[in-house]
Amino acid sequence: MTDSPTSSAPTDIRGPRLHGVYDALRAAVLSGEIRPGEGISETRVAARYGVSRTPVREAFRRLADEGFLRIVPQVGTFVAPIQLGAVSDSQFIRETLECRTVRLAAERAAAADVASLTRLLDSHRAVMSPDRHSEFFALDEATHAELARIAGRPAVWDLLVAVKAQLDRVRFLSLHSEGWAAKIVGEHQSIVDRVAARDPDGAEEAMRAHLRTVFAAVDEIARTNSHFFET
Amino acid sequence: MTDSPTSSAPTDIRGPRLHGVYDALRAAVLSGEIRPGEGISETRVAARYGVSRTPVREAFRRLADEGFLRIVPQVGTFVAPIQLGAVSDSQFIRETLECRTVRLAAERAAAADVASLTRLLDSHRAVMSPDRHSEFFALDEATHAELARIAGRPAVWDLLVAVKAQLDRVRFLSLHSEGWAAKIVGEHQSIVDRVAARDPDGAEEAMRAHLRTVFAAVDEIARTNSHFFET
DNA sequence: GATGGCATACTAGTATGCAAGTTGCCGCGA
DNA sequence: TCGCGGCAACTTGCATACTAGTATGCCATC
Repeated sequence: MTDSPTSSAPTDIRGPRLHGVYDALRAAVLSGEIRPGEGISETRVAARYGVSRTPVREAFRRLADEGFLRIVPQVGTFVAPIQLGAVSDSQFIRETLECRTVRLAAERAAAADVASLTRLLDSHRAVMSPDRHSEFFALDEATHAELARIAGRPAVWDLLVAVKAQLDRVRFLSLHSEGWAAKIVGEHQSIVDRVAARDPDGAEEAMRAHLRTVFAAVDEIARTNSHFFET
Repeated sequence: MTDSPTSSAPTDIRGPRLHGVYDALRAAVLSGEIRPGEGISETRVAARYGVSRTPVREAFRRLADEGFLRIVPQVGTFVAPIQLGAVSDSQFIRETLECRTVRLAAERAAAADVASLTRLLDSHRAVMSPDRHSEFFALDEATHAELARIAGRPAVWDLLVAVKAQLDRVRFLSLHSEGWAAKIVGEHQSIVDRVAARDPDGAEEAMRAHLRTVFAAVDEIARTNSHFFET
């Protein structure tokens, strides 16, 4: 038993089998390929992916912790319905934390930070066409992550990634309307402008407006897809 | 190891074996019975608790997700050092969310809510003697949870319970000084007073002052126990 | 004596068999 | 036709055997 503490950094490099199953299932639930209420079984998933039940069990476990699955002992495992209450809580938590971090970012941003944000915005504008949706989404996330980094709180974004999960499930339910991408990028531009101007109040307000746009879309989707939800 | 501060809020009714191992290990890490850097193995833990490796593995994985353990594949599992960065992030997140919720609580509190808070304060005063430390701790938590409930955001407290984990590890390292309990209860009283007065600004300020007190204690403990920490 | 390579003893990851429990179908009887 | 009892087929939880990879200490070699 070595008492040597923590010599190696890489902690999350579990077996590729686990990650493969986990990623595939997560994507399937997020995209709606497997629908809320649908039952899945360890045995069937294991057979389908050509692995044993053990890594599947761990993937199930993890997804259940994230709120994607509901494991009922001796009965089965089911895709969890999207809980409107959980979505609302996600919104609240996200708005509270991101408004605070963007304020900090505006106070601390160096020239290099502003340049980095501007680069992200340029990349973002380059992928606004509907067929590059996944790239657009990734850059959206990257922008928010960068703001957290500039604020000196990268871990806050890590937390939000987990909290946002239920929100993202809703987002995946809809193809966004025509002007959506432009609207998002425009709001990001406003935020970056206020950060560049070292204007905390303005940055917070711009962020709040941005998130309210996103949340409004989520509510709209929830209304038009009520069969996926649970009060 | 009496009662862990929060025995894992999630509503998970899995087998008793898993929970037994999980609770025991969590308490052992939190209390410092197993020290940071120390290695533990699935096999030995399984033998010690008279179960197989499977439930132990699940407990390990969960504890690793919470930041208590670090699993290094093919090498071993170790108690994670307390990361000062993670503690700082916990503080930041807690302050941000709790200041917001207490503000909401002050806006929404009904007479019954104030009465409930007052009851909690009375109970709290009754367990201020040092030999009732665990009861004092539980009531501290209950008060914060109640504030979140009044704010209409009970889930925020659930999140904070997880986020606070690293903070609690630090707290367990020290026996509190003489006037500590009185100081805490006094600050809670101030918060409740401002909530009862429907004064959001005052409530937020009182909460901020309270958390700063707690955080200052954490920093002090971190300084005097630096061997448990990792920068 | 210092050093490089190899055997050994550990680790976690995976596979699989068994146990305990629930659900739902299906046949039987009223 | 309706209701009920029992069985069968599923589920996950747990135990155990096996695989693959790593750290370590011994031993031969220089």
